[in-house]
Amino acid sequence: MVNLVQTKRLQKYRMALLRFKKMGLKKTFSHSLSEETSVSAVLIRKDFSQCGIRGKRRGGYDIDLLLGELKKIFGHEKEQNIIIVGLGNIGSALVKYEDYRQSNMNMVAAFDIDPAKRTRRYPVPVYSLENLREVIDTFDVSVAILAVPEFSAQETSRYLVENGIRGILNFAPVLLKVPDHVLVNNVNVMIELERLMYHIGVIQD
Amino acid sequence: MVNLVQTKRLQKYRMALLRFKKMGLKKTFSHSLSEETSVSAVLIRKDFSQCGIRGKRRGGYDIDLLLGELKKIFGHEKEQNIIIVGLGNIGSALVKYEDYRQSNMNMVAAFDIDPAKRTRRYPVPVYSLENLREVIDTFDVSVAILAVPEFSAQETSRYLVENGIRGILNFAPVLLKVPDHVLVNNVNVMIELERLMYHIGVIQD
DNA sequence: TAGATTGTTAATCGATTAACAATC
DNA sequence: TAGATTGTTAATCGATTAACAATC
Repeated sequence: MVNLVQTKRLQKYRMALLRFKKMGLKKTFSHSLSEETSVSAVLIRKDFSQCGIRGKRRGGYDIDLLLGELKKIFGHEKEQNIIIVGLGNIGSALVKYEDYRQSNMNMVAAFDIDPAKRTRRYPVPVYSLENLREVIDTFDVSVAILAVPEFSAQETSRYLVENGIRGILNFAPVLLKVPDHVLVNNVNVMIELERLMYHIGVIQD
Repeated sequence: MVNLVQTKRLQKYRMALLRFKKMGLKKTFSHSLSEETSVSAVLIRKDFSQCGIRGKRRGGYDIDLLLGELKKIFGHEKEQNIIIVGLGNIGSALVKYEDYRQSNMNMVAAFDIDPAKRTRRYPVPVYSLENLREVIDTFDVSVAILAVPEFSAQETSRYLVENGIRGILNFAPVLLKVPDHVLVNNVNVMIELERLMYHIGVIQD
């Protein structure tokens, strides 16, 4: 219904609204959200309008109503099971993350080739990749976090897709090749830092 | 010289080129890069052209030359010092990261309010935020990774900016308010997962 | 009523693609 | 030469903003 750039904005609005709510506010205006998110007020109204969210001509938007609609759009109403593959530095940090529940996400299992990782030290059971299909089927998982080393990322992602994964949050510094029906979001700290440096002008050309 | 959307593409090209180089290739064509990066061949040629990078009418682009130009653009020639603030799950993982050197980045210090964190267990010295100005001045730092808890993120970012930081890679789930001259890149695992789910259509509306 | 705000339609702007000329 | 590829200019497409009408 909405495209990638709109989705990103909707998520921004949601963060701002949650903050407003926490501050005790009941309603808000497009220009208040604009200030908070750096998105223009017209665009905000247009986005809401397109998502079928209506405000009051004079009284702005109801925060709870807005959050309710966004909740529907992003499916926070139904629980979503996810898995993580690779328990290195990043993987271990992410598996211990507590915030999944906030978004109604449920981390159900982790996977690592190293048998030494398959201990009770983690908040979820840790398996060998051999058990992947079983876990995916049991918990109806369609999204995975990929946090394996660079050299095995492509191969592992292929295996994930083969077993039914359709969304990958990729922490490996690799441009994954996946079939059309699979979506990859990359998180790359180095790349983000580089871009920051470029745009603040640390680098003189 | 180039804007945010172009920078992102250039970084993609760079990743693909590094891969090609590792495979032993010497030259490449816009359509090969297109296949690897999912950016159209025309756009790739246009980007290169705009950056003053020239190919050979018949013989494509020289990979080393291309990488050299990108290296200049992204300032990999000069070492860039960075710091990290907050040594929780994510912060600890990031400070142990080895890949900074690849991009000519140098993690010089970490900061945490908890004195217990100020041990030798980390690859860089860990200070109290009181020492921030000193470190920033000594190492000429302009970019910081922010990995503190949500509730202190805004306040900490203010303090960072006050002491000269102009680029923040923010891992806290907060829309930071910063002055115009400061750039923030957000990394938010929850948000990325949500968007993946939305776009692969896990959520039925 | 006057003023503030939403919501929509038309205009603008920027980014991408199509077409094609240049040339190795 | 013919074919492949780059590089540029014009056309298209999509996203954002401007203008304004609607209304509380």
